[in-house]
Amino acid sequence: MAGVGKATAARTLGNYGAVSPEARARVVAAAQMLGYRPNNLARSMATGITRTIGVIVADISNPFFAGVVRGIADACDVMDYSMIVLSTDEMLSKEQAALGVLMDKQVDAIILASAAHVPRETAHIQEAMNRRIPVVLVDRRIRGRDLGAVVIDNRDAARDAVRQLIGVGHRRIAFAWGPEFHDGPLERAPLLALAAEQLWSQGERLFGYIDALDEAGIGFDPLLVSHCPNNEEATVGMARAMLSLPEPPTALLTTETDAMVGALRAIKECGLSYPDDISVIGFDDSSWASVMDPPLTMIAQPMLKLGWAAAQHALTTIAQDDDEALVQIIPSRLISRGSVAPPRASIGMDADGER
Amino acid sequence: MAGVGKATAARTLGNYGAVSPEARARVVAAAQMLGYRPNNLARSMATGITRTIGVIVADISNPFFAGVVRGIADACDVMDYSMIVLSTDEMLSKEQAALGVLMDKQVDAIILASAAHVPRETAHIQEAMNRRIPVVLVDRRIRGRDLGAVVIDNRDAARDAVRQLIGVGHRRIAFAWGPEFHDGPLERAPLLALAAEQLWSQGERLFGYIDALDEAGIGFDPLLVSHCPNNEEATVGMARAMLSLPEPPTALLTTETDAMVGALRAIKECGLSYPDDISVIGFDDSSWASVMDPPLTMIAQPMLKLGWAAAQHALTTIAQDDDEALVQIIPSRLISRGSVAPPRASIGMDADGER
DNA sequence: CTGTTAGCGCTTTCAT
DNA sequence: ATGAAAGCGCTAACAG
Repeated sequence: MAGVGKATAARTLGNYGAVSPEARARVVAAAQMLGYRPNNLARSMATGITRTIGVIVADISNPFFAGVVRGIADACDVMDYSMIVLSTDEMLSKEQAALGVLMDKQVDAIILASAAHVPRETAHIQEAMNRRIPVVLVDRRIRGRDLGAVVIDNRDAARDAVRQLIGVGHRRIAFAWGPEFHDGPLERAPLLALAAEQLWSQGERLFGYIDALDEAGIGFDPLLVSHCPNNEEATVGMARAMLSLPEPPTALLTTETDAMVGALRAIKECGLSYPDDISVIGFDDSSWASVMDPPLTMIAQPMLKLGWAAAQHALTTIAQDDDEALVQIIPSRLISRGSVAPPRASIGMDADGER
Repeated sequence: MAGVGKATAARTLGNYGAVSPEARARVVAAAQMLGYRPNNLARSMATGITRTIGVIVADISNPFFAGVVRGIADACDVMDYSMIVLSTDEMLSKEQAALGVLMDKQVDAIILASAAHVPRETAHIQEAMNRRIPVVLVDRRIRGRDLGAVVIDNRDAARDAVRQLIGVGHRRIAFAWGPEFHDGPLERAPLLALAAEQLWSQGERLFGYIDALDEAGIGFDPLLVSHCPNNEEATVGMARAMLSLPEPPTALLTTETDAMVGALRAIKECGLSYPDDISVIGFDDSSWASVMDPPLTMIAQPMLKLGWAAAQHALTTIAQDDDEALVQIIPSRLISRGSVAPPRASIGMDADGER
């Protein structure tokens, strides 16, 4: 219709090669008229580039990952990429399947919050890399596997939070995290061993907790470390159990929002209140935390930044095809609000607050 | 390598046509050895089917949309589809661009939480449909445009909530929603007109509010309807302004989480407390709402179901290529907790609850 | 059941 | 600067 050869049309429409102004004008006009839209599929097939990246997270409906994904999306938007998102529910099998899907869709790179804990669970990642698809981890590294990643310093963050607690006088500090131990409370050594085989972020947080205890010379008490089940009821039960100990904790650090919500409910159900009876700090800030009464001291993770940086990392890796497994650490921030107070020096006040 | 023709290999690998067991076995073995993976791009190019759907929402990091997207992802997972997600930040221009991207990527269908308010803003949607790409709306319809959609009954939900408030004796009920009016408070008629040109869900909620007022014979007061700005400070200011009215509201319905958070903060800053001084109900439940003290009465939207149903709708439309613009209404649920109480004026009770 | 032969819509040499 | 032609990896008719 523009009276030019197929190649010339392709050149102007595809925006490559050299075309004379007149020819270009005619082609553009014709394309306009015809409502032409390039077929990206065909282009990708010819070039081997899809301008699409794959994102695999535990659960896109989790506010943390939703934030990370938004960060990735923002970077994609700027760089003119699209994003396919898949959730694993923390299941390795789903993660493997997801990677397969992404490889089959020929994505240019993959951003992965892996459910893998240890190197032997990473064959699928290796396969993607063998196919020359850049993989960058986000939120979690994999212990013993040297992969590019964008994370926060979880150990540091947890250590800081516990220091804060210790700083105002606490010595019995509880820790509610994700990993589960079937054989009841674990002594220090086996617990550390367990942590080293768990999700990296969770393990790091335990290490940070113990670091702070150690540096303050506070003895480790197995009873003060609990698993926070996914189920709401059970989470409340976990918190109640700790609060009902003969020598209950005076402070609590939670590594997940669910654990915090469960703990708050347990505190209320036990007729206690924070921070008077127990101080609390949790991972992952939310707008709600600031309207709680009193407002919650929280460790805020820069979700958007994590995602943004991971995407940048992935996209530049595509461009320059380098193999450096560099790890980027984004700072997290402890937001002090009202849920931390000195422990009751002396036991001798009564309970209040029922509904 | 399997000693068969290209077509036979393709047939077994592509899983179509008929292949003899022996041939199939040899091909499978060879593929296995070679680590063969189908190139979906090529397949899509040949068939015109990508097994990918596009999803456009206002903001994937918003917990509501994150939930909807998860619902879509679940359906996709089952049906063996992938999902490309794009955010518009409620900007029509971004939505238009997003639709363009998806069309160029040849997605098989599009699920859209549109930022369009009125028919004249829907040309881009029409274009996608002209290209025979099924579009199904989620969360919001577009007034005056008959498109397939999966939504909740916002009007009903708001009406119910306000009825609840009226039921326990409230007559001065405030309403904090999204739309903005530059010329100060609006009388009933202009407000209704405005609502009809706003985001469908927001408009419906206002209509529901007014419905309930009307049926109880409560007069409409322009001062009790406020815009909730995106900015936290400003939202608090909005709530404070209403609380400082000569005749302040005794109850408040918020249509967004932000508005609720802002309102709660304003209530506290004004030295008031809920539900004693003011009852509150908000749209969008969250795990936090149940640990507030007292816990918040909320309208829970079934986010996963919305997404799931929208995806089902889209995928079946692909399959049968029908044009029925059917609208599916998913029930929402008012979860009564402790933030609603009779207004203090009507019964003689005294104040309590400071800290 | 199997092999042959065309494309799908684009990019990319390679001549001209 | 432009056109002709090959080919990306697959599916889809069509013969055999």
